Amino acid sequence: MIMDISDLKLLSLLQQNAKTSIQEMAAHISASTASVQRRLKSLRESGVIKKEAAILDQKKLGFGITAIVSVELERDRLDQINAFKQKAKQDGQVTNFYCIAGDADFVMIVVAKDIADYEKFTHRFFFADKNVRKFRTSIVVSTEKATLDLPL
Amino acid sequence: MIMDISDLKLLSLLQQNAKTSIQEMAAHISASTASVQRRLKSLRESGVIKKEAAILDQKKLGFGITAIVSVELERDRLDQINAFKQKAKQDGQVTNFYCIAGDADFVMIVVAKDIADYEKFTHRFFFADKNVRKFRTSIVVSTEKATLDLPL
DNA sequence: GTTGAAAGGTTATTACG
DNA sequence: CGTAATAACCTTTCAAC
Repeated sequence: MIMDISDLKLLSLLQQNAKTSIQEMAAHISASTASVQRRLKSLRESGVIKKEAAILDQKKLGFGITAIVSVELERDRLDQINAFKQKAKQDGQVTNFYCIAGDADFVMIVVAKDIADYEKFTHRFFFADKNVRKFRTSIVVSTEKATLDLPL
Repeated sequence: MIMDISDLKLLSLLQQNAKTSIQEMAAHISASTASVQRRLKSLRESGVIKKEAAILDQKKLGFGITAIVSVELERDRLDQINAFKQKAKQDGQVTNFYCIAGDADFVMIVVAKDIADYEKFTHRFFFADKNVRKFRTSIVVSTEKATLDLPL
């Protein structure tokens, strides 16, 4: 996939607002709407744009707690690692999941309604799982999310 | 803000695809397009929908490295903490930033083109900052991002 | 005040030069 | 690649509840 500055500009615009109109984008890169359309098509098909999604406010949805949890598994066996990954991926309270180089280590971002609800999560997700050797929780106080800077 | 099951369904749809048409949403909740429109309006105005954005593929944009970095500051002075937060928020390579309860501790998700580029980032961001007492880097091997499960 | 059906306007898409 | 025609969509109005 070959990309030029115009493509990057489109990505930057869409990253800030997925509802930016094609006309507006066309104006930004001084091109026709058809050109923008074709660019978007290939950006989507090539997977550079993974998805266009609504970002929701967790607090306003009743998830007052965010936690960063680092997890260590009992053994570094691939099937166990994959099983754990799968479990995390499917869980509605796990919003992000990172697999760390080196050991059987993971970092996950978990949301919960309150502390009691987080407790319940740990029982369900960690204590009930024989593969989990240990886990360490850090409660998040505030979050800032930046957007990816593109080399325009 | 009062929300019912239909609102949650709309959020769930938009979380998966921000380009879902109003007609399609109306079909899902068995309502008119005008009703969906009114619901979306208040969901946006109340901030439950924070933004609608394109999610980009970092690897395909040339950012091959993702790192989780935990950072400890020299002192817990509020102005220093805020200055650091601000710096992180504005930095194009810092995609996520979490402020941890307790001490002057942070966790950030950082992207870089390659290891050398990450080195440069650490020099710029950590070594050049007298407030940073220490930082610890974990390189991310794989990432899974789940969506928030809504109680439908 | 809230709702849904339908009209009217805007935007996205496709076909063609 | 851009223009223009087509199609899809969004928005507003308005009447009924």
